[in-house]
Amino acid sequence: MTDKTGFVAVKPVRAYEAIVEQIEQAIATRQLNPGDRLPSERDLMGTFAVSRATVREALRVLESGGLVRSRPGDPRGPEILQASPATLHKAMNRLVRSGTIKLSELVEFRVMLEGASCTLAAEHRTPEQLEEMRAAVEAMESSIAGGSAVFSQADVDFHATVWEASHNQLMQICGDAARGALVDLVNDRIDSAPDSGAQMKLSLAHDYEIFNAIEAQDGARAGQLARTFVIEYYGEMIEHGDRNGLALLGVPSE
Amino acid sequence: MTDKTGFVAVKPVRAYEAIVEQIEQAIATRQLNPGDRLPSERDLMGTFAVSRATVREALRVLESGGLVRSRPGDPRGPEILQASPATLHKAMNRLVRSGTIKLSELVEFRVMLEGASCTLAAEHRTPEQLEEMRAAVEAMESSIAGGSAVFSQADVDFHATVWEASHNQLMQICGDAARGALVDLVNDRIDSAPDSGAQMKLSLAHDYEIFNAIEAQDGARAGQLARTFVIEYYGEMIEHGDRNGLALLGVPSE
DNA sequence: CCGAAACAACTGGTCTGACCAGTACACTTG
DNA sequence: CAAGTGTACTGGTCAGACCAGTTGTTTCGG
Repeated sequence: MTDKTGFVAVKPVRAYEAIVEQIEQAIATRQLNPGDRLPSERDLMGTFAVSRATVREALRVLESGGLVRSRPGDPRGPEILQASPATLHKAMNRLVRSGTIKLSELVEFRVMLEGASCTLAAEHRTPEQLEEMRAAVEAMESSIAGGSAVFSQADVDFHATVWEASHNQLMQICGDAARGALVDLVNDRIDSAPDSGAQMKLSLAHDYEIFNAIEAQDGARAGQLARTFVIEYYGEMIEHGDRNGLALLGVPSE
Repeated sequence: MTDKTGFVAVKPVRAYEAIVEQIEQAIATRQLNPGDRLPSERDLMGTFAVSRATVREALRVLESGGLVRSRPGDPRGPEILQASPATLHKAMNRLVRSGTIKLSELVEFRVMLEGASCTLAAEHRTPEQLEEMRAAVEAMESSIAGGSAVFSQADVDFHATVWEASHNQLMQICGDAARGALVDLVNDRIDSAPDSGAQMKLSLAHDYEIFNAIEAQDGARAGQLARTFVIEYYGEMIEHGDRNGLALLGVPSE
């Protein structure tokens, strides 16, 4: 693999990349913390010995990565930001929409996530979160005759609360990203047919069952329900050849 | 929430952002496809009616998002890239390393991922992939007396192959990111104590069992094994208050 | 004495125009 | 026709300039 000299391939490092690297490192090692301020661009060009254009290019990529924020006129300079899931969200969306990821993979991913988060939510939910879920389910029920827009909003609220109640941000983020990507894909595919009445009733019934399991703190059942429901919902959109993995995930042990 | 006029808050859009937006859109809608070329920066400044510095800032954020690549001297202009998981990978790493995510969450996430990917791998693995896994496990076995570096490399290889065999890139990416973040965290915590001999033997035994289940195409068992092993491995590093969720995930349905 | 308006000194956003070191491709030349 | 040479581009960087916006201070009017 590698030569005995230990030499490795190099690629030219552009000035702005080196700057990005340094600042990224400083943030990663906590030398710079959220709320801290970077020196002004004009100062930075001094400390890095480059032109302002180069400093700015570096700041732009940091900004696009959600690490800093520049505001014109602010004499305190660019602000170091708290890490946020926004860029992860965007990256996942892009990847899915690019077609690199198959629908079946996305559904498998979501089945797993949804199942696990329901299991965890049953265990970790606070009473307030339980009430939020109840409210969301009731909102679904009462809006079932009305517009499908407010219905699906309530549906989303319910699942969002479940994710929150799982107390696992990673699942929350990934689940949300997967959900968003999934509805995008499905909307593209079926020309955004609005939820039919029958479908709405089904969704409501599903969510209601899950809610009951979470209320009863039956994590295993909540997870199992969530998995089967997601599979049921998306299963038929998946090409037959890609369905076998899904079936397996539905019933993880025996 | 919103006024009856439908007015919404605005925030100033900087010129380079508008350019990024347009190009991103063109890629998302397949007007630009991987392999296609953007006009040169000098042309772009004409079509967008901005200076080259602005065009360049836009290209830098596109480039940092993995959407395009610029090479000096290439007369065909910046290239549209195939979407790659790299930026997702980076985003997840950043999020995890920022400390926004607790260790217990990370472990829960990985338990779930590892379990699911083993289940899927048991179903989807090709004969070649099975052989790769066998080779990796055997490499672990033979290197157990030698350095711990080559041992853990073989260990990583084994799990990488499993992910690949799951034929689910999303899990592969997320799993890899979670694994990387996890070893980082653990290394920080225990001053990178190298694997002891006993630990190596344990890991080997675990991987071997998983391998057998995958070979036998017993997805449920492979997943179950993977979950329990990950829990066993990381469980005691987690604060007691955060362990209950883990236990639940270990045995999803009774 | 105090509040409000004007100011000054910064900030980031953008532009112009320039130079260099690469690359690709056509054009010579043997 | 092959091999070497040129040239016209490319992106990477720099310098210096202007504008619009923010902030903190200073001044001025009550």
